[in-house]
Formats: sequence, C-alpha cells, structure tokens
Amino acid sequence: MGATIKDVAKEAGLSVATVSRVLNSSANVSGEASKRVNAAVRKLGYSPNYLGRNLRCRRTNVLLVIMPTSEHSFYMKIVSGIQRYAQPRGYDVICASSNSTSEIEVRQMNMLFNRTVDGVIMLGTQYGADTLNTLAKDYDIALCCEGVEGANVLTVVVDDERAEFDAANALIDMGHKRIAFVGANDAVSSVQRRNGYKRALTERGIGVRGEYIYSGSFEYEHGALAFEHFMKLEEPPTALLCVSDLLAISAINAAEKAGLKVGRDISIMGFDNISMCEMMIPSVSTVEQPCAALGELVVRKLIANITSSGSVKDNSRYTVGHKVILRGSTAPPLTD
Amino acid sequence: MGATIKDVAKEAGLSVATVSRVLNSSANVSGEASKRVNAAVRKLGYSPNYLGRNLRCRRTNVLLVIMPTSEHSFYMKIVSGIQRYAQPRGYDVICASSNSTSEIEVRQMNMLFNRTVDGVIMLGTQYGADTLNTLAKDYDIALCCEGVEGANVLTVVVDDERAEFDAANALIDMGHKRIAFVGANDAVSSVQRRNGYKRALTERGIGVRGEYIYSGSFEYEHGALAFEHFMKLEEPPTALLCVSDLLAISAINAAEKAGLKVGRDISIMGFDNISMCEMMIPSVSTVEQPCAALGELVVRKLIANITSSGSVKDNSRYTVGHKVILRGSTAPPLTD
DNA sequence: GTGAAAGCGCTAACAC
DNA sequence: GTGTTAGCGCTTTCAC
Repeated sequence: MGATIKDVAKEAGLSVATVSRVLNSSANVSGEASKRVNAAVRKLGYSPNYLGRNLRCRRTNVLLVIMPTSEHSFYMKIVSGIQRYAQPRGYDVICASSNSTSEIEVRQMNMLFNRTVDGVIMLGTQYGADTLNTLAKDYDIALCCEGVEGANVLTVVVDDERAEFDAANALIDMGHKRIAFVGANDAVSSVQRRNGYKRALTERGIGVRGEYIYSGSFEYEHGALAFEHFMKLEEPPTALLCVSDLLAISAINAAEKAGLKVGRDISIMGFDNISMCEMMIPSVSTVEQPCAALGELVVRKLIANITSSGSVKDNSRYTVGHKVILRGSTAPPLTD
Repeated sequence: MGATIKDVAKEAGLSVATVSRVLNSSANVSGEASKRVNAAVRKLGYSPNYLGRNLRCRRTNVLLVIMPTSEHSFYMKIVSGIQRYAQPRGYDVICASSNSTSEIEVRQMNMLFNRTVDGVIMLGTQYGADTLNTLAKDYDIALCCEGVEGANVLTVVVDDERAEFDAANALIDMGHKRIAFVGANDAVSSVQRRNGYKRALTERGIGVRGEYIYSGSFEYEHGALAFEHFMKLEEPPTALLCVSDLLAISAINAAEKAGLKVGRDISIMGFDNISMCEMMIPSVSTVEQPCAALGELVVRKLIANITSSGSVKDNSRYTVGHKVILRGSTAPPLTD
C-alpha cells in the first residue's frame, strides 16, 4: 500500500512521465511501455493519489450536493438523477445534509472554497440572494428545486406557480369550490404555489378566502395542524391542497383519526410525488416533480459552467415540466 | 478568488511559514503576526487549498458513507448519527449511493484508494469477506447495519437474531401461533432474523412450518407477493413478521386491498422503525434499530482506527440495543 | 518568534 | 516515444 507513481516507474523501468501518460491514456506511448506500466501497477497495487493529481490539475471532478434534510427520499431521487448524468462524464457526486442549518451549510460549502469539490448543487439553501450572487462570481454553484428570489444563479425548478395552478384546477374540475391551501411560510416555492392556487380560484370565479390559507412550515405536524384549523371553521373546506406530500399525509392521518374518510368525505392533495404516495391507503393525489429531469438538467448546466471556465457563465433559471397525478385521496365533494 | 498562502504572506509582510502557523493556530506566533495575517486573509478572501494541505498532511479528514440505496430514509438517519459525532471532531462526512451495484460501489471506494477520503463506512456492501479482509489491512473501513459473514472488519449492527426473536415472542405473547416470516434471501441480517424467528417458535413449542417462510428480497413488491403467497395456503398465518418496514407496508397494502383489516384480521410487523411507520394507517409495529447509536458507535471506532495509525486496528463486531415497538398493525388473533 | 527550503504525488511543458 | 524538471499550495524541519 501507499505506492506512488515513482515506485511504479522504478518497477516498470520507465520514467514517471511515461507512467503518467499510460495512466491518463494519452497518445504517444508504445504498447510495450503500456504493458510494463500496467504490470507494475497491478504488482504494486498502485492507485494514483488524487490529492497530487487534483492539486496539479486544479480540479477534482467531484460535485457536492447539499440537501436541507437527508431524511426525505425526494431529495435523494434528485441526487440519483444527478449521478446518472454526472458519473458517465467523469464526475463523482457526493452529498451532504445541512439540516436546514446555516452553520452546517457554510461548513459544507467550505468544500467548495477549499477546492475539495469543483461545484455545488443546493437543493434549498439558507443563503440570501446577495451572498449567492457573490459566490456565483467566483465559484460554480447551482440551485435546484428551490430557487431564491433575486439570485442570479443557475437555477432549475418546476414552475411552481403553474403547477399549483394546475392542481387547484384539477380539484375545481372535480366540483370543489371550498379549497384550502396548506403552505410553508418562508420558502419561495411555497409562495409561488400559493400564487398559483389563488390565480386558479380567481380565474374560475371562486373567491379566495383568507381563512382557507394556512401558513406553517414543511415540518410534518403542520399538515395535521392545518387540518384541525380548517375543521374549526364554520364552513370547512372540502379539499386541501398541500405544499408537500408529507404535509398531505399528515393531514390525511389527522382526517382519518377524526373519523373522516379521505377521498370521499374530504379530498387532500400533496406535492412532489414521493414514493410513499402510492404506498398509502388511500393513495395520495399529488403534483409530480420530475426528479430525474431536475437533477440531470441542473448538473448538465453546472458541468457546462465548470468546463467553460473563462467564458461567461450561464446563470439562467430553467423550469422542467410537472404533472398532476390523481389518486385515491381526492374525489368529487359530497356537498357543495 | 484563488489567493494562495503566498499572496497572504506577501500582503501581511510575513513568510508563508508564519502564515501557516497562524492558520493552524500553532504556538509560537506573536499577536502582532496573527493580527496581520488575519487582516490579509480577510482582505484577500483567502481560503486554504485543502488539496495542498491534504497532500502534505497525508489525510483529508473526510469520511465517506456508502449506502446501498439512497431512497431509504433509514440509511440517512444513520448518516445523521455519523455526522453528529464526526463533525465536532473535525471530520466532514459525505455520502454516496451504490444502488446495490458492485460496479458503482467499487467506483465510490476509489475515493478511499486515491486518498480523497480517510475512511469509509458501508451500510451494506457487495464485497465478499475475502476482499473486505484484504481491504481492511490497508485502509480504514467499517460495516454498519449489515455485516458480512467471515469478514474481520470493524462492524456495528443490532443483534438481528435476538431482535427478531424478541419480535416473534411479542406476537406469540399476543396469542399468535400461525406466524409467518417474510425474508430477503441473501442478506446476512435477513438470515439472522430468520434464525431468531425460528428459535422463538421452537422455544415456545410452536413448530416451524416451511410454507410459512417466504424468501424474496428487500424490494418493495415482495411484501405484497409474500402476502399473496401466504393467503393461498390452506391454513394462512395470522401474523406476518417482515424483515423490513417497507416489506411490511407493502404487505399491509396488499392485505387491505384484499379486504382484510390489518391490526384485526391479520397482524403485520416490520423491522427498522422508519418514520413512515407512524404515518401509516394503521401505524406499523416494528423493531427499532437505533440509527443514531449505530452511526455514532461505528464512526467513533472508525476514527479511533484512523488516528491510531500504526498500532493494531480494532476489527471487532459491536452490537447496539434494539426495541420492539407495538403499534396498530398488530393485535391478538381472531382465530386460533 | 520567524524565515528558508524541502517535499507531499502528480502532470505537462520542453528537450531529445 | 521517452525522460527531465518545474511547480500546483501547503506544512514542517531546521536554522537563526
């Protein structure tokens, strides 16, 4: 163990330069040399030290994905999409979770600053627009799933406004008029989705009621809390549009506990299309975010930025298509 | 961007050696020097290049966790436990997913061979015992959750045999006699759990029936397949003991679809205690694997191995405590 | 308390 | 087609 390129050179009776050439399969090496180098590599169990290589080459071919929370299969699906594109192109993808904590996120970002990785994809961030804009000048970063208002940084998201607009329309098409929205206060995605929800109601001639809009967070319990809030109203909604599947599932559980049959007495819809949606009884209607497509697109653009060093960077905002999926948790309303 | 230690030295009017000393807060630096270095660092926006540092120091203080699949919150919980211990001790934790593919796993392991990371924790592996034993000689590796028969490698797991023994006994205590086992063919953990299941039945004077043992894989659909298999029997079981929560949930869905009420007509129990267990209706009885404890212990021992370079390595197998958790998906049997 | 210089393992320019 | 060598950015020994 611990053999270096020098050891290989000695073993093969060649110079380190030639060994390096063979290792990097550059042209201008004789078959004879290749053979001897490969034999030496095998014999010594040599593996190139990437610290040396990367230091010299000023790049690592490693990309870091920072997730707000790791206990959410949705994010990992995006990572899978990222990997599927990046690996065949010579990039390793690693991930880390910030627990939505600024302190940890900064710490992860250090891997970018200290050259451990070539680029970072953030599936949500605590950074503000100003900081992101500054960072984007010097480093290759990208946002995915969750944009930041005013950040001129490579961003790939679904059109949240339009997606929730479509979801709300699907409920209206079923006959629902009393549709409530379960949102998370702060996130851009949540705000956009709320806008889409409002626009759908307005365009279809249904008034937007303040008491039908709940603002909590992405934490699980807020689904149940929202449900309880709505049920206390004089005229409770017949459908709940939730800003995430987890919130929808939380609300579904609360509703069932309260004796309602979801998908008959009340309709509840999520967002994301996590795998749990199909595992639940009833299965959960939702808006699909195309994780693989999100991941692939963002990493493709990021790699383009990394390799096009020098020329101007692509800081655009891209959107990928969503899809409303109706399952067992939604149905026409019993009452008007 | 891209300032080096040299630039800082020049800016501060000191040598690179002194700058390095300040940066690493070593003794023997005057307050004056510190002040000037820090000012220069701030002014230049300097961040040390870890490739240089790590190359020189021959370590990276980065640990890699390889998961068989990333779309499984259970693994990420362990990663959280690992992080919680490692970060305050100066180690960064990154993770990658092998999709249970040998090829990808080898590729991830390259980060160990090429010195990108100091150690690897595998939450399941495709490697055989021999390979692992060889690797463990030269590198710092550890297994967590899923051991490998015959591998003398640092391993931290729950006592699977005993855990499933306890789970089976819990069902027997409820009055069940016709208890079936839903296992995954290959994995050591599954085999151990089957042994525990058998021992419980035997010790309580209940015969082990071959047709009550299903061998599939950890893939979701096998829960449903197992359920269907058992229901075709002349004397179907009254309880299913599944080797994972996901399999249990799959079986629960199949049972409900077949018109059974789980937690009354049939009892179904999982393993792991993933967060979904509490979100399901009915909530899922299971055996808790203490993820945080697993992660903390394995990384503690691994770091000890890494830092005790030279002296002999700890290749022991440690177990951490499990806990049977009874919820809505299990109940006394209706019939004998 | 500080500086000069060697060297970690590697690649690539240059010379032959 | 191959070898020599400089140097990537850093830490650390050794002198002073």
